[in-house]
Formats: sequence, C-alpha cells, structure tokens
Amino acid sequence: MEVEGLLENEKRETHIVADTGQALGCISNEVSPSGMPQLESSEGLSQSENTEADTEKLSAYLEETVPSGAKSSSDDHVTQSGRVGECLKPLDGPLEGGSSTSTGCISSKPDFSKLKGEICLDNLSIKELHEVFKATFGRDTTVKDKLWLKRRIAMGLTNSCDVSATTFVIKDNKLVKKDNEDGFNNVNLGAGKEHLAVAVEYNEDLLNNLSSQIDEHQTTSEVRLGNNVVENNFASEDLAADQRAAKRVRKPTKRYIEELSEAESKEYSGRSIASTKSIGFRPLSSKAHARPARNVSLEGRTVITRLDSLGGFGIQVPCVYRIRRSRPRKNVTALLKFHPSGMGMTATFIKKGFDVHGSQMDNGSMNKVLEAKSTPEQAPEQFVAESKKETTPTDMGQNMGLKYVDPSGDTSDDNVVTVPTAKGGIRRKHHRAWTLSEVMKLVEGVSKYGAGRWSEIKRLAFASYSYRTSVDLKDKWRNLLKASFAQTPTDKGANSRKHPSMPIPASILLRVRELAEMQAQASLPNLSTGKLSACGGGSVNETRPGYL
DNA sequence: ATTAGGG
DNA sequence: CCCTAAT
Repeated sequence: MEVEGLLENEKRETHIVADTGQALGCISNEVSPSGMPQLESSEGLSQSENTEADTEKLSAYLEETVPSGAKSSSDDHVTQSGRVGECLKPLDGPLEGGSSTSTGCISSKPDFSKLKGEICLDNLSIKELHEVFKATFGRDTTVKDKLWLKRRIAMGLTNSCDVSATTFVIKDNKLVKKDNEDGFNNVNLGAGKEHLAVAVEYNEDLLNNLSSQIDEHQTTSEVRLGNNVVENNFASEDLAADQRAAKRVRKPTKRYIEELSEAESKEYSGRSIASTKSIGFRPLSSKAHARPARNVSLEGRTVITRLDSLGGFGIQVPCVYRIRRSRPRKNVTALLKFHPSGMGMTATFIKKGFDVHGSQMDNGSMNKVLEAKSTPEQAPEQFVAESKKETTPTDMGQNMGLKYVDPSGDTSDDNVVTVPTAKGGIRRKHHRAWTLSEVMKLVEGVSKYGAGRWSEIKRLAFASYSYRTSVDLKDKWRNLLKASFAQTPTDKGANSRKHPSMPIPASILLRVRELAEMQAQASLPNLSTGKLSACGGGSVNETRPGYL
C-alpha cells in the first residue's frame, strides 16, 4: 500500500523522475519536464514516456516527432551529439564504480525471480492479469494486450526484485516493501526504470509495424538508457558494463595475429613461420584467461598493441610492427591543415571524444591525439550534407518512406582503434555498427541501382555518410544476404535467447532476400544474353539488371 | 578507381 | 572490417 502511494507520487512529481535520471546517469533531463512540446528527439521522448505512460498520447507524439526530427537542421545534430557526450560520460563513471555492489545484487537471484514471474503469469487470464498489474503497480491499466501485461508485470517484479536486497520482497505476486528509509532512492530508481522501459517497449509493440523508423528510435533510447529496453531489462546496466568491458578488451583477431607474426618472422628471419605462429598463440590464450581479473581498468586497445603488455610473459607478441604496404596515409597533412579552422566549430565533438576517453589518453600514445583531431574532420561535412540532401522519394512504399535522424550521425569516433606502426605509420581500424537507417538506405540503393554498383549507391544513397566506402557497402550487402538466407529457414532453432548484438530487422531481411532473388534471376538471363545486350549498347542502363 | 572475393 | 587481385 505504501508502495502504491509512492508510485503515484513518483508519477506526478516530475522532479523525482529527473532524480531518477540522474541516478541512472543517462537519462537526459535537459528537456523541460512539464511541456516538452517540440522535443528534438528520443531524449525528450524517453522523458515523456517516463513521466506519463500514456501510450496513446505517446504514439501520436511519436508520429509527430519523427518527421520533425528528420528534417532537423544541422544545428539539431550538434546539440544532440553534445548531449550524447554528456550522457555518455556520467554513464561510464558510476557504472564501473558501482559495479561491485550491483553485481552482487544481480548475481544473487534475478533469474530465478524472473522465471517465477513468467511462469505464474502464464496461467492467468487477462482479467487476472489486470489485477496482478494493479497489485503490482498500484494502478489500473486499460491495456488488453495479454503479452504486454505479462511482460510488464514480469518486469515490474524483476525490477523490484532488482532492488529487493534493500527494499522489496515479493509475495504472492505482490510487492511488499521491506524498509523505506535508506532505500528510498533505490525505490525511485527501480520504479522509474520500470515505467520508462515499459513505456518504450509497449510503444514499440504498438507501433512495431511502423517499422524501422520507430525501431530506430527505440534503438536510440535503448542505447541512451543503457539497454533498458532489452527484453530482460533487469541488470541491464551491469550487462552493459560487462559488454562494454568485453568489447574494450577484445583481442585482435586471431588471423591478424597470425598474419602479423608471419609477416614479421618473414622479415626478420625467413624461417620457422610455424614456430612463430605458435608462440604468437600461447600468450593470447593465457591472456584471455587472465583477462577478467584485471581488464577493467585498462584500455584494451592501447594495451594490446604494446609489446610488453601481454601479461608480462616475456614473450613478445609482434602485434603490429609491420610495414604498411599501401596507402601512405594521406590524411596526416590534411589533418594538420584542417585543425586550425575546424577546431572551433567542432570543438564539441572533440570534447566529447576527450571526455569519454579521458584519462586513458594519458598513457602517451600520440596517435590517439592525432586521431581525436582527425575525427571531427568528417563531422561537419556530414552534417551539412545531411541537412541539404535527403530528397530521395523512396516510393518503395511500406516502411522505407519514412525519414529519420540517424543516431550514428553524431557518433563520430566511438570505435576507432589506432594501430601505431614502427615506421610512424598510423592505421585506423574503424568499426561502426551499421544502423538500421544505413541498412535501409543500402537496401534501397541496391533495389534502385542494383547490387554491384556500389560506387553509385554510395554516391547517391549514401551521400551523407562520409565513412562507408563502396567496399563497405558491398561487404554489408554480402552480410545481409547471408543473414537473410540463413535466418528464414531456421526460425525455431536460431530463435534461441541469444541475440546479444543482433537486432534482427526482419522486414529488412525479407526485402534483402527479395532483392537477392530478383538480382539472381535478372542476372542469370542477363549472362546468357549478356553479350547481345552489351552489344546492343543500351546507353543508359547498360547491362545492369538494376531496376525493380 | 571500382569490384569481387577471401579472410 | 581489411586486404588483394582483377578489371
């Protein structure tokens, strides 16, 4: 009963929500809590959802926001990215700092309780679900979606259980508060998270078929909130932390090590490639074992590239020392040139980069500095392009007609790894996750211009993305094809709970397969008659089967 | 410079 | 994603 009052309070008083945001360290509370009429993007969205779980209003709001967000000026992007930076920074701190406590909490018994919640709920009717809902959250719900109810209740329970160590216990599907005094903050946090996550999720359920547009938003919020929206949204922070750590310390691919050691061995002494290989292997595996204990505080990438750092085994793993065979690194001069003028304008981005990486930079790699400077180089161009382009009609109908703000547009430098080379060469290894919008653009481009005309596609459909070379497009397409064909036949087995990093956009995969088949069919006859049609010399389209 | 493929 | 061979 007390909980009831508490939740009610929490719902009405927005500043408490704001408090939650701070506690989470990620929810932006820059938007005015009350009005939020023309919010720029998902931040405001999250907030609104957090404040009121009024789904109807929400969906309407979404529909309005989407287009307005899409045509937002470059100015918008700037502020947005700035905010992201601020958002990321606090996230990192508390996460790692508090990991010890929360981890303990998690490991205690989340799985069990969640399981219990689901099992119980499965047998209930909608009506009963409603009751449970009311008992759980202290208010009625008009939602008739059974699945949603179950999810939400389950989440409520698990969330509460999340803080149960200090605040709640669960009895007979009801929440019972154990002690309030010192757990107050936790209560709010849990409740807030729950509302927010649920709101977002339900929203997603509702508008799911609005397709990628929404998905995009969903993903965005998800990222910003630290994965709150994921199915098992309890323990999300820790998961995120873990994943991040894992990502950070991910060792270079086996192949790279092999390759590199091979190269080096060739260079130094033409013999015993095999032995070098095996040597290169050993430390790696042992490192992998030793990792978990100590990795957290280290910046993996930087460390990995150093000779001495691999566990102090005395064995030198020749990670990177290798002469660059091609591409003399044209950028360097361009960088220097760009720096003075661009700095002022792009200071925000740089700042973000520095803030995030922060102290890690001090271990002296000049390369890192260079990189940080170099990054914004593409940023302004990007934005300008983005604001003025985007006239592509995309009458493909369905889901692709919508416009969107690409969240990755402002994610300028998240995953750049610099690999210093002995001879002063610097090699950057990018990894940018493909966003839904990018994938969609790619698909659309392929459908328009045909697979294979990557440069065309890049020029026309990917004008705004300065990264993503035509090769990238090709690769991505290849992967998409693989995915689209691999996924469909095995809907059961592959559906197993483990999709940590793959947000399968089913609709897109379908499109991909369609296109693939079309291309295949188009290209086969084309091959047989190819010479003829080529001789005919169609001036415009040539032999390409690119049309729909 | 672009593409296709392999890794 | 990177690298290369082939156009």
